[in-house]
Amino acid sequence: MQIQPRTPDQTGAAHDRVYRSLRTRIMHGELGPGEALTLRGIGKHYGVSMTPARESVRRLAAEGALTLSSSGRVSTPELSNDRIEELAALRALLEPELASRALPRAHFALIDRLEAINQGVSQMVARHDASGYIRMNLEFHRTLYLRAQAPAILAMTETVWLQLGPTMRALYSRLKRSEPPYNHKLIIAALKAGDEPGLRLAVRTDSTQGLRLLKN
Amino acid sequence: MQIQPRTPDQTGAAHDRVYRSLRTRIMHGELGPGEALTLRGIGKHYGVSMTPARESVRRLAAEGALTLSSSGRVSTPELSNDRIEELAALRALLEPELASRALPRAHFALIDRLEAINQGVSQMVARHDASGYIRMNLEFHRTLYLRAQAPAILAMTETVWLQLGPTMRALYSRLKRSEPPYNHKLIIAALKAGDEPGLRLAVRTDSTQGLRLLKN
DNA sequence: ATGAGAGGAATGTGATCACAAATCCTGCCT
DNA sequence: AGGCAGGATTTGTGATCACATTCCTCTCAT
Repeated sequence: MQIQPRTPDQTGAAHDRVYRSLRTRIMHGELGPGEALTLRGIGKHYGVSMTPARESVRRLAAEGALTLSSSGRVSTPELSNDRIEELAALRALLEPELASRALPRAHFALIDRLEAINQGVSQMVARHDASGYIRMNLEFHRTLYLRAQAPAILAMTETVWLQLGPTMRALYSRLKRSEPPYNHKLIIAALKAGDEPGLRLAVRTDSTQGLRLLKN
Repeated sequence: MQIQPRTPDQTGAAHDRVYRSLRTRIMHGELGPGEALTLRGIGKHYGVSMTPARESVRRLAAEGALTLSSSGRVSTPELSNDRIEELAALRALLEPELASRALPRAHFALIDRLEAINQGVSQMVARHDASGYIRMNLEFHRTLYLRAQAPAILAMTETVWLQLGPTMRALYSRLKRSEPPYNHKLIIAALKAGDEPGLRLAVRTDSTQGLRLLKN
């Protein structure tokens, strides 16, 4: 909890800086489910008044990244099993579509970068860094999906990731086993082979398998 | 532009009332693409200060219902063709899924209500009421999808509708022909027959055909 | 007639304040 | 020891203000 002065080159508005920082922290699972936040606390943390903090929180609440209680209190969401299943279904719908659109544009340079990111994923798994794993995993997917040239679909997919952030943290810090990113290798293989049905299946499996473990 | 005093039973917060009203107006196509709004104007209109107006606008901007220019000016979005195609693709992905989930729960009472709403659609088509047509059309779809018991997917779908609101207004007020809602009849027939593939296809066609006309 | 420029109006942003509601903590009573 | 009441503190909400920026319009010179 320390002041984080605004860097002089960052010319964005204050609320946008706060929003972006909070959004990244939530998406990467740096906050667990049900953690409480306060407007004054956020303001203090970023060295701004309540106004930008409020706007950031409202924006994140609109995206489902934060929950507002009936009295206006702010916290990260605690998802029910039904909601987790729905969000997994959304990933299963959206991500194969993005992968399929990216496939014809996926050249060697992209595949190389995906393999490099995948090594980063393995490192995070090895050191049991839940947040780092989530960050690398999402970077893998986003790098692929950016090639789809479909910003609206990608934005919607990221909204789903955002809602799942705190829950994924709880999930990945619970399971201690160091599983290798097997599905990522399937994805890369399908990309190399130009195998569209295989790619869709691998992406679908990868994006939903983690959530499947949470139904206990 | 007149004061709209808060009804005493409406116990919600001011910003929520403003948000809901603006959201409905945008989704139903009461505002055309590229229309400008001002915080002070919204505040005057609803009899509140700039603060609730600002929060409503930010929230709607987060959902893609409003566009914020680089200088912070607020307006309804003017969608590019690429973005319209993406949003149509999202409807084509999400809505068949919702319809499929609703199918096993669609009993006679629901089908009756759908047929009644469909008559309302025809009325709006007959009187060339673009906004009324959009409202009735969306009510038809929402009534069906509510049976899917999938609030997260439905919320995401409504976000897509919201983004398309102003564009759909421009579309339906341009084409003067009074087309009957043929695909809605296909949807109802598939529901009665329990024909899941037919239902998916009819929903997919219905949700994308209108947007297809806009690619000129 | 047309384009550039200056001045004024309009607009968004962030800070601060008063207020009400909710929450938390303390201490008392059973 | 446990629960409850009551006050103190925390917290969100909405209004208002000062300020910087943007936008519009009118004017004047070419």
